[in-house]
Amino acid sequence: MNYWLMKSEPSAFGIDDLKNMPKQTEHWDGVRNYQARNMMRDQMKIGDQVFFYHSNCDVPGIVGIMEVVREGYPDHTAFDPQSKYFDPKSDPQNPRWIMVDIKYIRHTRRVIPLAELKQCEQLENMQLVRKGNRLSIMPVQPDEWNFILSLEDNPSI
DNA sequence: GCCAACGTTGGC
DNA sequence: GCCAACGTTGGC
Repeated sequence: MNYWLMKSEPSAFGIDDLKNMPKQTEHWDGVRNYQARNMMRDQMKIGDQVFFYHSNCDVPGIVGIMEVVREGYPDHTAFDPQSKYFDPKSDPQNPRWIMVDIKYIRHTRRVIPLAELKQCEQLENMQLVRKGNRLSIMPVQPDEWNFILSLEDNPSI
């Protein structure tokens, strides 16, 4: 099983929005970055565990846990001229963009802020805390995953 | 293939 | 609101 982290701006789609979806499940559409797409297309498997990360907000950080419930398939918003994610170069016969389905598992017992993660030397190699990181989907190493979970009830700062 | 210009992300 | 970092575009 693999571990991941996926970012979303809570003003657009936050963890409470996911929790309130029918079946607490939603497709993760709108990813328009090839690296992130390739991970969804090639590596994300049913049962993989995912941190939900809130970006571009008052306290950026990890807010919950989700699970992959459907593996990569075409992102239909790319074909919809009304969608803000419309991409005229994505052909339904040869889709350029991919999404997965994600299910809400739980909130973390507290928000684990980026500022705290940055201070943990156990996480110094994590892509998330690297300067200039802009990837909206990234892998998390098992030891990083477990360490972050250990912070839930045991703040490091 | 190079690279400048531009647009976006996202922390602060 | 600012701006650094990064990806993409397009002229050459």
